[in-house]
Amino acid sequence: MNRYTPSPEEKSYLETYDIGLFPRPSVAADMAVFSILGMDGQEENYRKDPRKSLKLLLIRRGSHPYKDCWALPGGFCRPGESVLETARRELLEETGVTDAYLNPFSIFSEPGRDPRGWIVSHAFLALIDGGRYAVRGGTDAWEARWFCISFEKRLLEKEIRDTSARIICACDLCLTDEEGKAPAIKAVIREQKDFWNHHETVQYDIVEDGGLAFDHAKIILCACLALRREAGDTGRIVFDLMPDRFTLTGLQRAYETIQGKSLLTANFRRKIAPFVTETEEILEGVGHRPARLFRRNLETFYGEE
Amino acid sequence: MNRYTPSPEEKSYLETYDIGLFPRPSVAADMAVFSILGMDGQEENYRKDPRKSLKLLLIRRGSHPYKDCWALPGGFCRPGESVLETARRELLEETGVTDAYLNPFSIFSEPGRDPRGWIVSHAFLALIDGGRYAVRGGTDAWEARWFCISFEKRLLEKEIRDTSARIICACDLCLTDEEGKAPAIKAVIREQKDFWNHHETVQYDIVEDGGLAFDHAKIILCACLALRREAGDTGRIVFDLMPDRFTLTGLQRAYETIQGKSLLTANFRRKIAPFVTETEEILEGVGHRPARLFRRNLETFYGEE
DNA sequence: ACAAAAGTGTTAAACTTACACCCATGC
DNA sequence: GCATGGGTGTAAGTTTAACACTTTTGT
Repeated sequence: MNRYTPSPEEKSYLETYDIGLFPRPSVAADMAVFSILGMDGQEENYRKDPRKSLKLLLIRRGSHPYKDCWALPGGFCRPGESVLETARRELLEETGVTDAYLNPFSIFSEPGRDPRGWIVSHAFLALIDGGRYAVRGGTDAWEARWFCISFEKRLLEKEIRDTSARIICACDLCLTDEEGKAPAIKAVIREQKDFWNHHETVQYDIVEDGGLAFDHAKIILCACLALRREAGDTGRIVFDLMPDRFTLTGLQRAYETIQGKSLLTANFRRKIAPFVTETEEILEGVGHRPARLFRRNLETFYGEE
Repeated sequence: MNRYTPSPEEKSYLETYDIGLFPRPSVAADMAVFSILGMDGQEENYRKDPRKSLKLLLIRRGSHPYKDCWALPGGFCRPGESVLETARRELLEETGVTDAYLNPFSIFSEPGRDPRGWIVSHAFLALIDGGRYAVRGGTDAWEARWFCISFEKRLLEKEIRDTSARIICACDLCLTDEEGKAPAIKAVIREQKDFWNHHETVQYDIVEDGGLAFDHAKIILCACLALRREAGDTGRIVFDLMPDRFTLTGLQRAYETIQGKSLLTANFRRKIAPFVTETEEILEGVGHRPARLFRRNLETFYGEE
């Protein structure tokens, strides 16, 4: 809503104002689309549930620059749309996804990040129920594929004094295509935290891009960190990766995958209990006791406010 | 770091690529600069500590558009700088502040938000120790002033069903100049949360802009919400509002101000204890028992990683 | 003396952690 | 029967919330 009514003086100012006189960047939205999907190539065992993994959607660029490199889906903002609308449109165009958790988590705007020129990218975290969307395979123009994603931090340097601190880590990012149709992508990003003058700064630099286009290795790592940070201990966004009906074990595996550690079942269930509601449905046909399906309990999600 | 070496084919593509063929927005950074400062106009009492308040820095626009309206400090990105660098530069130019917590919290890019044309704004949360910086008074070009800031949410509508929910609130934003040189600014923003199709969307709309320029009423409210969210229960960013040496009561007041509720002293101290270190200094000259000064304990801030 | 704030101790309730245990199913 | 995951109980340890209380200063 815009309630602005300019004065006559201001009107004439605006009439002669030429925004084109000032240099402007191109503006883009890039999406880190995550889902939790089953992994291929597992031995068949009627008892065991198939293992699932956190997956990231990448597309192989069909055009310059970085032709044939894997990259995050994304595209340029058009006049008349907000950046969020750009993200939604691109997500729909490139993946067919209409509903997703979609949240901007960072801006990437260092000069030189795109060889075409000055381009500011808005990075979005997109969480979808992977089961609902079939990825479009390799058309001529481009190819989309889910990659298993994992990362690990290695401490390189840690120096804490009374009033200043510096911590440097190397973050190893690993993306693998389970179907084996694309070689594994291994990237290394350097994370440097400095505390100085009462404030902290954090900086990420690509050490090895692993063949990923642009500065996307860095964006992907930051997306993983943002996902883990936002998911927290019982953060609600993990639900956005699940279908509307899910088993508690499935939800627990999602938390474990994102946090990179395992949880005790009994404790997890107690903690999550207020946020879920039992349904009548039961998941049968597995080689063990069938699991009850649950759904979100919106009452507790929105209870306080 | 950019390790990119284009192929000959790609090189020729880049040579003929004209980024100017596509429409581009202007890109700006706007800063919500917060600090905690004493309020004016309090009765003199040698015993009582002067009350402090959360304050926001606004500047009165000296030029079109929205001439003479109060607005957030900010400015346009220049070629060769990142958006963060823009924010740092503008903060220095407009307030003289060299060190601050500075973090982008949202993007504002709805078409029509600026009468000059297509302008995408990156909103930054800036936290400074207000005591260290004297605000430049009213020069001819523009005038900067600290406003006491507070807001309140009023529930307007709440409808929770099994698989969908809608919550609408009115947020009353109040900015007052304690010195009385500017009239109080009262703005109203409507917050609408919708849950539908397993995902949530949130939207903010200005109902009354209170005379604030552009969509800054909305940006200011979102900044307050971001500050409260990031400060959390014992979030570290509250320290960024404090000087390097501070009293525990001062720190407690900061938490109380941001969270909008009072805390029990004994409990607060126990919770915050690991994050602070006692110094030898003592704050004397007050009409009651003098307080010990503390500083951040960086060991616990950076202990885990 | 005393008002104001600095700072500590005590208790009950709530939550977390770890582990042990039983249940239901398909083959 | 039995492997596998579904699901529950319980006791120890830790954290939180509430409140009462003592200490130290300047006038």
